[in-house]
Parts: sequence; C-alpha cells; structure tokens
Amino acid sequence: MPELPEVESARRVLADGALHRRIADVDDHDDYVTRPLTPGALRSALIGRTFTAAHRRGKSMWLTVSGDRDDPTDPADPDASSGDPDLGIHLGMSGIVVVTGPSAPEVSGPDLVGGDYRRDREQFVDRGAYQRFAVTFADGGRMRLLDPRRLSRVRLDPDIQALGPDALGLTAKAFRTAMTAGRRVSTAPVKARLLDQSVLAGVGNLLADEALWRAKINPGRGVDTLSTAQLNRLGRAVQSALTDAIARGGVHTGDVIAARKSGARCPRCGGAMVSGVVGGRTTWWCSKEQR
DNA sequence: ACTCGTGTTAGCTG
DNA sequence: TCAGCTAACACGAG
Repeated sequence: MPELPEVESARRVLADGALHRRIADVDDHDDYVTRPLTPGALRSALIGRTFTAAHRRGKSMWLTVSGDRDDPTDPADPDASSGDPDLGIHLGMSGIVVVTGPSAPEVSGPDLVGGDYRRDREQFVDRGAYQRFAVTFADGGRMRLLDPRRLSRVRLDPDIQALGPDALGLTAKAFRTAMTAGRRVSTAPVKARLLDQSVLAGVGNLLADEALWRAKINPGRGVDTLSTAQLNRLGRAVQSALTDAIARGGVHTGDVIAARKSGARCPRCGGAMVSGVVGGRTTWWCSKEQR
C-alpha cells in the first residue's frame, strides 16, 4: 500500500515505459475508480494521443498528454497550446501500475511494476487480475492499473494545487512553515497534521509513525506544544525516513515498522511499544522515548 | 464469522 | 467559516 516512496517507484515505471507511445485503446469500464467520469470519457480523451511526461506530488501522479492527435509538432494546432488534459492516477491503498513492452517478441522485456507489489506476483501481476483501468498502445503493449480494493482513482486534470509541498526534499524550515502556516490555532495531534495531504504531501500512516519515532515525539502531542527544535528534528526525521524507505525498497522497511505489534519492544531502547488511535489511524509508539 | 487496513473524502460538530 | 473528527468507501487477508 503505497506512500511516497512506492508512488515514486510507480512514477518511474510510467516515465520509463509509458511515454511517447500512441494510445490505441482505453479500458475505463470501472466507473467507481474513474468517478465522477462515466465509461468512455477517458477513452475519448486519450485515444490517438501520447503521454509526454510522468509527474508526482506526494502520493498523486499525473501524466501529461500530447495535445495533438495528428501532428504533435504543429504549432498551429489549436489543441497544442491549451486545454491539454492531464491524466491523474492515485494508487489509493492497494493499486499498482504495470507497463508491458511492445508485443513484438524481439523488443519485449520484463514488465515494469510500480507501487506496493509484495503480494503474490503470479496471481496479481502476471495473470492481470483486478484490472481497473488500462491503456493499450499502438505497438501492442499496455499500461495497466491493478487494484483489488478499487480505492485507486483515475481522473482528468487532478487538482494538484490542493496538495501541500512534496514531502521529499523539504528543508527543516520549509517543513516548519508547512506544519504551522495558515492556522489561528493548531490543537490537532502532530500525527494528524503529518497525515494531512494539504499540509504536506506524501506521508502516510507508516511513515508518520516512523518519523515520529525517529524524532522521539509522541504522536498525540498538539502541534502548538512542539518547540522549534522539535519541529526541526521532526522535519529531518521525515527526510531520513523517506530516503531510507526509497533506498531500501519501501516504507515497510522502516526501523520501527516491524515493532508495530502487540508485545513488541522499541528497537532503540527496549521499552514497550504501545498503540492507540491518533488522527483516526492505528498508531504505535515507544512508551519510554515518545512521551 | 468477524475484524482490520501503508488512503481519501463527504458530512457532521462545536 | 474554520478546525477537527468520524464514517464510509470496496474487498481481500488474517
């Protein structure tokens, strides 16, 4: 289930495999995943075009689409300058993307898979179960969105502006600004603020627990009760949690994630790990170090 | 059978 | 209007 690191892996898959291939067909039958669009809307918006770039902010991705169905180099084409749609893709809790190469055997390689795909690969990827959206390219290859729970979203022109700054690469000062800006009061628990995608984009439930544990801050502490030094420490902890997760292959590799279960001990001090609900999500923290 | 979930969001409350 | 919280969403896994 993807947070920023898994979504970045999915974006790379799209950037490496889905660009500059002419779109010949679109499967947009799943009107829950594409809501409020109805089947056929995405199909007619995409057929004949190409994806030109793959972007990400937080856990949201979008593909820019060539504005010209016939001659992408023609500056006189009225479609070329304005009104080009972006294809928004959000993997939700359980989505992955799979890109297959051209059908010609001499150029086809292994499928590119992005997202959290630690489940049974044969069942989930190779068999192509749970297909919720797909694009077939003119070369015979495909880009598919697979998602058993159907909590993924595919839309046109996603509102990226509604998201806060991408969590990856934020300086401690920019992190503090994001966490405290635009509010008269900040009584919410710090974990709830970390999870608010309009404040900071990309941190999910596991990364929030990991970063708060690294910074030795109790998840239930109100944002207003944290010192500047604590916020700086948390900002740096978010960065190290993110870069470690990307380097190690996913948020599930975090230092404290394996200790999110009853009876577990803190990997740093040996204190008892305890759990509760903070920000509406199951939360684990060290009873000794995170007071 | 029953509970839970690495995400988002409409709708409610004070 | 704002800030914060809860339930609901869909469906597989334990």
